[in-house]
Amino acid sequence: MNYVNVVIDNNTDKTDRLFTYGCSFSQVRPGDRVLVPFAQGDRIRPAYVFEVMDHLEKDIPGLKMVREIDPEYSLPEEALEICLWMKKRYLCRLIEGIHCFTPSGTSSKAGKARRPYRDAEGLGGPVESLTLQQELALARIYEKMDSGRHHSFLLHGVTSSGKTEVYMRAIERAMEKGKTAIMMVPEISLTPEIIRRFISRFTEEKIAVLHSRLSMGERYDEWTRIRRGEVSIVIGARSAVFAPLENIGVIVMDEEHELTYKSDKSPKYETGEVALRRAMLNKGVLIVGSATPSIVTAVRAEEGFYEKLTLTERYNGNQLPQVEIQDMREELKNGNTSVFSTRLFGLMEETLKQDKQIILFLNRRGYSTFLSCRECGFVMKCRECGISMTYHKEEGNVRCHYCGRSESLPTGCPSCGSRYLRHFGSGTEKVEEQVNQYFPHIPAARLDLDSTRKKGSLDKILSDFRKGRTKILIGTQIVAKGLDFHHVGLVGILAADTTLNIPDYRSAERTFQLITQAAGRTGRGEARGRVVIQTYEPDHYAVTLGARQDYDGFYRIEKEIREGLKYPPFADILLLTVTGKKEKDSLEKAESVYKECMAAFGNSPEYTLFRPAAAVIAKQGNQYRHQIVMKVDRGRRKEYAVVLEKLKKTYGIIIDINPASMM
DNA sequence: AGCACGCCGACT
DNA sequence: GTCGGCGTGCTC
Repeated sequence: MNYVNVVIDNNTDKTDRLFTYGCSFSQVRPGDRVLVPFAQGDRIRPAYVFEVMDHLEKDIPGLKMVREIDPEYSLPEEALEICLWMKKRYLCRLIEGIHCFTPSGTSSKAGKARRPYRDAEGLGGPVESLTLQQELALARIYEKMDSGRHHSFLLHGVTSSGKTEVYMRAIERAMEKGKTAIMMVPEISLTPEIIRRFISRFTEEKIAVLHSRLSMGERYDEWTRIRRGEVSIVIGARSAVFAPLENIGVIVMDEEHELTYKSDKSPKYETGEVALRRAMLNKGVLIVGSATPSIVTAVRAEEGFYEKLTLTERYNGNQLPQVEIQDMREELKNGNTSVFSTRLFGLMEETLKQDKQIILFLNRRGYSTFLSCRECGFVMKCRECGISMTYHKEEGNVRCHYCGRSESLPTGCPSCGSRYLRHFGSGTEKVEEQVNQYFPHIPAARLDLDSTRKKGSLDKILSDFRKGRTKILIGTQIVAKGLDFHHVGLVGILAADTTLNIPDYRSAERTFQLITQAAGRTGRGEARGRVVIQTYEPDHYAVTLGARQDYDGFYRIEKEIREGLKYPPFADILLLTVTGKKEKDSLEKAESVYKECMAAFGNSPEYTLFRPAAAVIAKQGNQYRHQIVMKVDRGRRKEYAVVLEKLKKTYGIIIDINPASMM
């Protein structure tokens, strides 16, 4: 008889350990999903085998037997290694790691395989010829792939330098060797484009898609195809890093710098770290690519953890755009209160006359960003979260962009009854309105979370713009990301300050990235593009260096700041959140956690602790929230993990290591 | 997560 | 008396 150590599929701290069962099935192996009787009622529960043993060190009283092996859901053994590592690294439960690897749905309706991209047509003509720089980069990648040892690359390529072609060739090489590949993009909205390109290169049968917006059935079907070894390439957003592939030859993470690669719910993993781990265990190659690598990745490359490959030439010798900065303080002084500076407006007219297209970028959706009473100063805030609410003119309501709650627009001030509610700040809806007002005969479209909510509307907006049916595209960051248009003559960044003024150590990095990425949307055709950056801080280094597309210059300044102020990658930021039904409970709990942290770390110079404070989202649902922030010099993860794990068990704190957002 | 055990209030 | 509220504790 065999014995197995399993993790029960119970998402609690109490059962987050291995339980031993007897097993009479000789074919059992680590990674198998089994059914076991558990606890008093001997209820049958699913569990995952972590270890198989042929004898026990010592007798276990009350040992029970595995009832069944469930081969449908078994995982590659490598997944277990990743789960064990994730538990240590992200302080999550083993079962949370397992859940990353398994489809949450149950089996689909028999016989009806649903393909989420079944209607996708191929995109892209014959195989493109390579630039010299692409050849050189690929030579390095091939060499490492052929060596059969793990290696990591950072592919730093300016926008339009042909990074995707490099990814596809590397994946082709993996397939020639009978290996598999994972191709990740930061956002679901970018998957259709990449899927089309991959389908025309590799055929549909070899590709599976994995991301969180698939329906349960679709997800299950794709997962099964992958698990059965029917596909060689998995394309998707961050969850694709957990694709149950075996023998992975290459993992690609495109637009590596995007914050969406950090998971926002437990386990709060960093996709790049998981990808690295999987690449190592598979002896495969990891390629992370970006036109604007994150400071964290760039430092790691400098330290030798990534081999850096650089693409500086744009495809077809396209020139980088001509960028100018517009000081919006001057516009205000001259009485211009519209969202367009005089210069941008002039260039828009000119661009339209030349029959070129325009992209207007504004990182805020809705009409106005907050409503305030002129009489008493009252600001409309979400009852649940305390975040100011955005007015959506199209829907005629105000909405909380954090929890999604909406209310109808009040006719007067909810506090003093005055009828003078003033709108502050502009969102994409207002820009669209002004575009329609100033250019009434020009077809324009808006691309943001609100306009793409309906299934298929994103594709329609994009294809209308690509085919020239719309001339002006107004959008949030969604338009800045990796989309490939060829007739865009002008990009307007309407308010570079929106990202600059977010209270976050990455705000300069984000601003630089957005400017560079948005600017990269123009001049992809034959003529040189133009970019206008509107800002109230025209001298900020993120703006000036972004305008010059000077990544190295920005990197040098930003790295020094991070080093001096101790921010990632030179330190970890730990965000500890406690919750309570009453505000007092939450605060008291936070004080206790703070005291324990002080006792454990207060005397070490490597640790900086901040006093507990109400979270930015002070209330979520019926739970009050308090936070403690801690900064820890790099290299102390093992040390603080021990203490935090204990605190997690006693106080149920939520731990986020290097959070994507401090809210 | 479930499920049993256990110790208090208000019902036939 | 006993039915049922959900706090506490345990699960190979």
